[in-house]
Amino acid sequence: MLKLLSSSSSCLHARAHIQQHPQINIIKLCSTISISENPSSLSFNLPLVSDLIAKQHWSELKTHLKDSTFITVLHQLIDSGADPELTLRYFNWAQKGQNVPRNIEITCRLLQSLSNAKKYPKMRAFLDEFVRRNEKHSVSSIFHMLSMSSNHFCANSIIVDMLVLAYVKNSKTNSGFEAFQRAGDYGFRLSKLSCNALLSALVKENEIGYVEFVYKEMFRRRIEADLYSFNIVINGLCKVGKLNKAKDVVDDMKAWGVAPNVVTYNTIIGGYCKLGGLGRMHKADAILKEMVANNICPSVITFNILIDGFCKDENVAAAFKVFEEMRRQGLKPNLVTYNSLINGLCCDGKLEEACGLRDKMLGLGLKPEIATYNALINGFCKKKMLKEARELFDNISERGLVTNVITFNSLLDAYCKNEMKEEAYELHNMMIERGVLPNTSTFNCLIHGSLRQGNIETARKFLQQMEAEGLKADCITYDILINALCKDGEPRKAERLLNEMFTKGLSPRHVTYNTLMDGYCREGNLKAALNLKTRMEKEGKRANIATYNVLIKGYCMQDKLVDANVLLNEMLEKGLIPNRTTYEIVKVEMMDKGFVPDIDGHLHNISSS
DNA sequence: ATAGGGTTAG
Repeated sequence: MLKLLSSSSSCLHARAHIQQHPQINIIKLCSTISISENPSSLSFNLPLVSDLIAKQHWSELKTHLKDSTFITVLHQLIDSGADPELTLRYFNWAQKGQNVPRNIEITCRLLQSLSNAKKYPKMRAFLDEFVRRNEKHSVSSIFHMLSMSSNHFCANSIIVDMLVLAYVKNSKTNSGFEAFQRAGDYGFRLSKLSCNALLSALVKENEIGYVEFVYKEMFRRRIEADLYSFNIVINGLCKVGKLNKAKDVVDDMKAWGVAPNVVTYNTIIGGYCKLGGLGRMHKADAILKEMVANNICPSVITFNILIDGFCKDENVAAAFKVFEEMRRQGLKPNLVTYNSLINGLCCDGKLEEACGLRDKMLGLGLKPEIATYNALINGFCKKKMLKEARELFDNISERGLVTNVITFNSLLDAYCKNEMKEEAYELHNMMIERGVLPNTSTFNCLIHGSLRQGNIETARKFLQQMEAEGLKADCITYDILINALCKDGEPRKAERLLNEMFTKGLSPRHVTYNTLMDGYCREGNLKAALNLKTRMEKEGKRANIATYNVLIKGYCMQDKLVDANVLLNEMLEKGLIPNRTTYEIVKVEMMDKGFVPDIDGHLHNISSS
């Protein structure tokens, strides 16, 4: 009963749309009248045409139809109730070689006859081809046509459902989303299959706002979400750090009687691992416990996520504990496991252990990849063990691996940072010779290297070369330049670069603003520094602890201790907890000069009272 | 449907 009600109301809805577009209606009306009211005026013999199509006698058909248009024949075939597969065959033949006009109306009618005859695989192929041909038919024109030229509501729903899927499969997610949305306007029912595909594509494109919309719409339209739908949505939310919302979806799924599985838990654990901030690994660990308590067995992937998380949290010891636990449970560590651990050890400066682990994986028959070696090379570079790094670099091809841009960048950066200009340039040339294209990071290393040697001209040359090669400056390029200018006592020039970032669609990070404020503070221009703080807040970046540290220090340097205290209070009111740097500034610059802290940590100037 | 590759800045 409910279903009946909802479909009749959508018919009304569809009708309302038609009335808004009378011009389309008239065209449709004319074409129908001219053909079906005057069948005697046809200049061809329909049964003969059908027969010729069935036998694929195309040249005969062409001769026979020479006075009729493609469109007329198609309409006639459909109206006569011919086998839709025959009509489709004729359509494809005509479209392929006969230079016929693209016509959305006839396309829709053909689809409807296929849909009524339940020729689903043919429809899928047809729609796939239709979407791939990339004709400029708007989604709305397709919907208008469909709703006008048939009263078979279910047939249309199936077409629309397949259309969404075809769009998504051919990476036209925007059109897929639009079709999804319009399907709601017209009341066409979509399957969870195409909704899931759409959700998945939106997650891949980081359009999480749309993911949330589709998810909510599915409920509203009573499209039953399944385990996949929930997991995809959870993944999308985790990807952008909306862990609380992701957990709400877990509650949703439970309420709908869908039990979270290992993928659900892995996704949430991964979400916490990627989340910045303290205690994130603790939360990830808590989910692991919850999962076990719910009788969901952790998999190799679960452990890999945790191991990588702990490594990135600079807690290799905890990562190894997880590694042990993993093996205790009889799970076999794989390449990902070892790569994460090796990278963790390298970042921790434990190069012998990292190499040992590499040997161990070789012994287990796991072949290290280029990323494994990149981690090792980078590890040696960070410890200034350039000889060892170079040795690994030179031996990579012997191991059947190919150096990539990251391999080169790691070593190149190390050369730049250790004043080995010649080696750096040689490497830059070598990568070009070997066909490894330098990227923006490569140039960032070279630019930074030149600037740190005070060679502004060379830096400018690299910047120009980079742009000449079609590479765009990124946030890091700007950070490097802004930093250098501030150190040079040129914060005004640096701020011009900040402005430039916006024109290039780059959004400066907190540190960029903080660097600039520091630049102004150093030259005593507190007003400019404060203006920057206002500006960053306007641009949606909240002042952080580092921001306040820079400003408080700036005020202290000018002996404006009362103003510094105002900023300190503001920081505390915002719930920002002073760190070690704050404390050092406050201790030396304020407490030693007459300020005394009260029980809440606020400072009071006793010398003035 | 879930991991992940690693480089540049700070």
